[in-house]
Amino acid sequence: MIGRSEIDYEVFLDCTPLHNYVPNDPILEAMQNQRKRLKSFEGKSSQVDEASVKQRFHAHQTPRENRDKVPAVASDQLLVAQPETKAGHKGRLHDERPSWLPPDWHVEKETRLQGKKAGYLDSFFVDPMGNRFRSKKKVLSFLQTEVLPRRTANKNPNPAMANGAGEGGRWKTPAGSSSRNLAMDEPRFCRLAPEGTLGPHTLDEIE
Amino acid sequence: MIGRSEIDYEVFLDCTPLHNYVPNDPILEAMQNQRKRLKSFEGKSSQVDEASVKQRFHAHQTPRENRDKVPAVASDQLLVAQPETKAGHKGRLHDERPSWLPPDWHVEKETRLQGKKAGYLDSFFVDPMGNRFRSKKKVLSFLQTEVLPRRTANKNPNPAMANGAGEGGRWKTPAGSSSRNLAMDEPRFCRLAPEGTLGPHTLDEIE
DNA sequence: ATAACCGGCCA
DNA sequence: TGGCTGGTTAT
Repeated sequence: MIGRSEIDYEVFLDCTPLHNYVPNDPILEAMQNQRKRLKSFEGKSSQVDEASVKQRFHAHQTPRENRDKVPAVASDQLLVAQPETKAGHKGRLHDERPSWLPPDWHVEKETRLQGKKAGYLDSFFVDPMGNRFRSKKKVLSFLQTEVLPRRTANKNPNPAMANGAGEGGRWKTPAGSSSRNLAMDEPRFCRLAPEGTLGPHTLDEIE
Repeated sequence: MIGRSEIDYEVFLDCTPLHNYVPNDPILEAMQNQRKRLKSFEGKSSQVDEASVKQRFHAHQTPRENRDKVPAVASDQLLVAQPETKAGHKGRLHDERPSWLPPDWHVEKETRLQGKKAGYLDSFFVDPMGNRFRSKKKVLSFLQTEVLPRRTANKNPNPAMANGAGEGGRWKTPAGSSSRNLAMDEPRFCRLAPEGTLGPHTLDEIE
């Protein structure tokens, strides 16, 4: 098997000038950085701990949620103390239903299909009346004031879309909202499938 | 020598149309950007704190080594209190071109003028095609996968493929698949692969 | 204590 | 949709 582990990082480090970076190998880069750092300490050995570099690198690449869990399968190769990462971002809305959301609201998630942020998840919050809010801020504002921002005003007088079963709907073209020239023939967003049907990929894989 | 301090920023701001960008002066640019932003607020005066902008800019431009030492020679022209940075910070990369950046890319830096992080420098990395990346991570990811969220190029005939769910994680793009539309006249970044060992490898290969 | 990253919000 | 912002984590 041709695995990354077969790379002789020490040799690479000695043969590769720092400016001659090999961008495809982040581990190598990390080791070079560590070496740079170590150079400032005199008397200390410049030994680069490849294992720890590797481990840290992989820890970084692992989604935070997984990092907090059981060490990955390959950990026996690493054999370093687990770095004890702290809890994840507080502000994340992706994984769970926000606690501040009233019980009769629901969350819609859309994946951006185009642009620099393609693959990005946008969350929307929909109240029982079918009003759609783009952000927590708007929701809270609305809950306090009971005043609909003009933009958010109920575009969807049809109550059928608003109920919970509405989740079955797959494609939703933004309700003729935009004044700009939208291509009408293809949807802008792809609504994520309901949770069970999401398939092999977790949400975290989408950035 | 024509020092930067000789520029009358206020005059420039008043005389220079916004579209008439003067690339040699980052301060001016920053102020123009801020002015643009401020235009959205009616009634608010467009006050731009030139002194603080200058100071923050110069603080950033000064190499760290010098910052920690005695105020530089030209500091009498600036007449601002020295920012008093502490010693021993390692990670400053702003002043140099990152070694991991392919040669035909370039770096753009923007100074934040608003908010808590005002004065902060954001770095963006721009590839030869003009695509802008927010972070090194994204750049490396792109270099590995050669998958770019594109808006201009092919209105994807198959939108389903562009969906994040169908594609999988960014770091998981299969090895040398080199799937589609690599055939630009412009060579993508070529890895300086020593002994051409591996194609791009997935992270899981380490086990 | 800075820098990088990136989710979220808004224009 | 993209840019800006700021919380959070990494260094």
